[in-house]
Amino acid sequence: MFRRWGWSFRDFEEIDLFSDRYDTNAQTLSQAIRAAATEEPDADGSVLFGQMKGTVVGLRYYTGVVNRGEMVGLVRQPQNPYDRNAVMVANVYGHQVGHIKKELAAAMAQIMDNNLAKVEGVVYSGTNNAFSMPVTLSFWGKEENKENVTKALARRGFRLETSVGSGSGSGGNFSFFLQLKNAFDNLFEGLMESKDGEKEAADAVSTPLLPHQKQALSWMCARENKSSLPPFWEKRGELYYNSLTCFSSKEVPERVRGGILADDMGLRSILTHFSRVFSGGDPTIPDIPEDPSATATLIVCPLSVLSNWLDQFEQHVSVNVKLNVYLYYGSERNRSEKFLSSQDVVITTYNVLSADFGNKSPLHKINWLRVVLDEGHFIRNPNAQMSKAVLELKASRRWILSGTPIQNSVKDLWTLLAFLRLKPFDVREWWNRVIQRPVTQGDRTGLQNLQTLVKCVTLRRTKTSEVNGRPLVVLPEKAVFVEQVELSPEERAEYELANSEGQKTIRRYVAEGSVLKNYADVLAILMRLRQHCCHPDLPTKSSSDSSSDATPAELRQRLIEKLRLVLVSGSDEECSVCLDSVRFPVITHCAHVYCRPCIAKVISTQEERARCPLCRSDIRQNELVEVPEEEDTGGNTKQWRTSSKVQALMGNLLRLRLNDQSIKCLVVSQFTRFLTVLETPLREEGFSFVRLDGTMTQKRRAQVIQDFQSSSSDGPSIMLLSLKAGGVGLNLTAASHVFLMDPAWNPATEEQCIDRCHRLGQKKKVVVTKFIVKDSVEENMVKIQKKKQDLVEKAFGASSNSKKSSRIDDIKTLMEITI
DNA sequence: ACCGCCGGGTGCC
DNA sequence: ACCGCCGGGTGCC
Repeated sequence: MFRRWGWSFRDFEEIDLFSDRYDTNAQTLSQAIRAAATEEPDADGSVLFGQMKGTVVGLRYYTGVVNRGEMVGLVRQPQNPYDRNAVMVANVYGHQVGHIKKELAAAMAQIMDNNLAKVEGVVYSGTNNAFSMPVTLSFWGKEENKENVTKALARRGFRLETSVGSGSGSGGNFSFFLQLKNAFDNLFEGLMESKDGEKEAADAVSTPLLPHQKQALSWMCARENKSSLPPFWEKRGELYYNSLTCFSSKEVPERVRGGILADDMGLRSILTHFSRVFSGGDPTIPDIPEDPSATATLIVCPLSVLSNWLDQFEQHVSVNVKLNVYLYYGSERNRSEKFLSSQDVVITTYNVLSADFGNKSPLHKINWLRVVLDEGHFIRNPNAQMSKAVLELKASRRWILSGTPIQNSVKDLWTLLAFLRLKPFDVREWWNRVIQRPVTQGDRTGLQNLQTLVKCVTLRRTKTSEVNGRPLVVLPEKAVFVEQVELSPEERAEYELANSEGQKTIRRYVAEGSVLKNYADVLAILMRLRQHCCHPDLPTKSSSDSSSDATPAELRQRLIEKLRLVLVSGSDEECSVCLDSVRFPVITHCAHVYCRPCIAKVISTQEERARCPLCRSDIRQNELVEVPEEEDTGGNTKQWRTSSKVQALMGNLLRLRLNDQSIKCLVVSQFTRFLTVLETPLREEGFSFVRLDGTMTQKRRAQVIQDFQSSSSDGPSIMLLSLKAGGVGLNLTAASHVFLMDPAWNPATEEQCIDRCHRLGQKKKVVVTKFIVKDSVEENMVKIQKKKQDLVEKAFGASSNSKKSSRIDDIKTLMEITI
């Protein structure tokens, strides 16, 4: 196996919330940071220093062979007993080919061990003997290390050729970048293969299949059973040859049994049919060579859709077939391997899986017949424990369900393709060299290769897809209205007070050039303004703005408030060290949030001066601040009062009810406290409602969804939904009206939420109302939303400096500051 | 390896 | 001859 190239999570750049180029769907700062943190520095921040010829020796001692033009890996062997500078040469499959000649190895060892450059090898020409062969070495790294590397080589008598311009990142004009961006966006479009036809469900399935479901079923059967070669493999005489890496092998390359269902229509239902058909051993489908050692189907999903799976199995059960479905969840879960492998289907969550991982996990011992990853984008960060846990599962067939397979960039795909074992790209080095770097640098061929790879393993249908010119499904239309809200004079006065204070502070930061250093403050200011737009009681009492002569106690109190603000405001913060949701949150003096154990580790490994991984301010262990237990939820002892936005919503709801009693509505806000505020007038007006937010247990959540979806006449007609909880997978088709109470930073987040009801199964026309307060930060947010798409495209090739300034410009736009 | 390097054998032309 | 030259043994790191 290859030693992977190491990099540090501290290498990422500062990220903004408003226009980050990393994640067009980012809704929290941390998501953006996570996106950046997982960016491999060598993959797209790197430049080509130059190339040189080297020699691979010792061929006769090893079995690994290479073809002309084949890429080889260079792996340091510091433990080599003969030479601690040894550099091993291996082919794509990891078979050793030989070593780099020792003089050159000495120079390379110095460069590689100090992370000055990453070295890649290609064997362009053959050899005329059995002992050694030439190899072309390319040195890649950060611009600032170029001179060091060149000198280190020169010192030992090696010269880098720089004239050969193989790096194509340079000549990127703007429109070309846009073209690429579009091509990338469309990666998953047009992947319809209608030739597979439709397949009837087996007798085991009680509900009849819709045409698009039949089609998916048949595609899946083909993917599990057709024996075609994986993408870029072809047969050449007796050998199998990979045209991207030029690797060849006598053995048939392992094919991918499975794929990605990048579909937003009834994925789980299809999979339910699928596993029922195959796990139930349906006799009408004889063409599956069963692996006798393989066992059950394992389904891994986020907690939020667990109940959906259980429902699906429930719903599609035909009474005469006994299907064992086991929910591997909760502290009482049965960890017996024997028991688990005797099931037809085992369902678990990513969290349970990663908690078990490395801890005698029974799930990792079983050879599953099939593993299904639901909401596959949950594992898009390859460094996360979850992803590692998932990649270690043993299975003969592998499936990924994801409505959004690509969230922001190419690298999101790696974990997915690695899970599918799409050789050789399940090894990062080959993925980076052959796909990721070329694509990031704007290489058309790289993008085409990526498209081919994805195409081969993906079934993509959207609600607008067509088969043979006919739409797969016909959804009712959707209308979106923006309703302007005017603040009352009192609200306006309070708003303007907060606004002018905020402007003053931010102006100072802008003048000092310290906007990014004080980002948490800026966020806090914006947050307060947004809250003011919703309801005067939403903003928490502020300890006023930051006078610089604050006592340590005051400072601490302010930090606690900031932390609470961040954690309570409906943004699911993630720790940018472990890239997971924060556990045991602490806040640094520079106001960044981490898990306590994570940041403690950072501090202990950085001797002398520890620096904040996000802003590089000095941090100290004893200055980390924890949020104390919530004394009183909300602290709303005051008399309830209304707000203009509340009035606007209530007016709509009452009018609708008058018109048609049966209409159901989603009322969506980013602020859970606003949802709480809304409960009072809803009760007063006699509305029956349920509430769904991130704090609820799975059981409660499932209950609420079921209640809301039920068609009983005395059931709830309104769901109060926190934007965060309204993620993908949720099915709320009982609602036909959506009220978005406050604008999100990212329009895609709003779209996603709307799609909870505008999806397969919706019978009515969907009406969306967005409330925007006139002359407020909300209007400016809408401007930013519109600008955002443009910025993302520009940022595809923009320098980090221009990104920084556009971020500051955004803040100025939001605060209407002109300097 | 049809090389380079090592070290022993050898020694006018 | 404390050299050169020859030819056999040998060989990744």
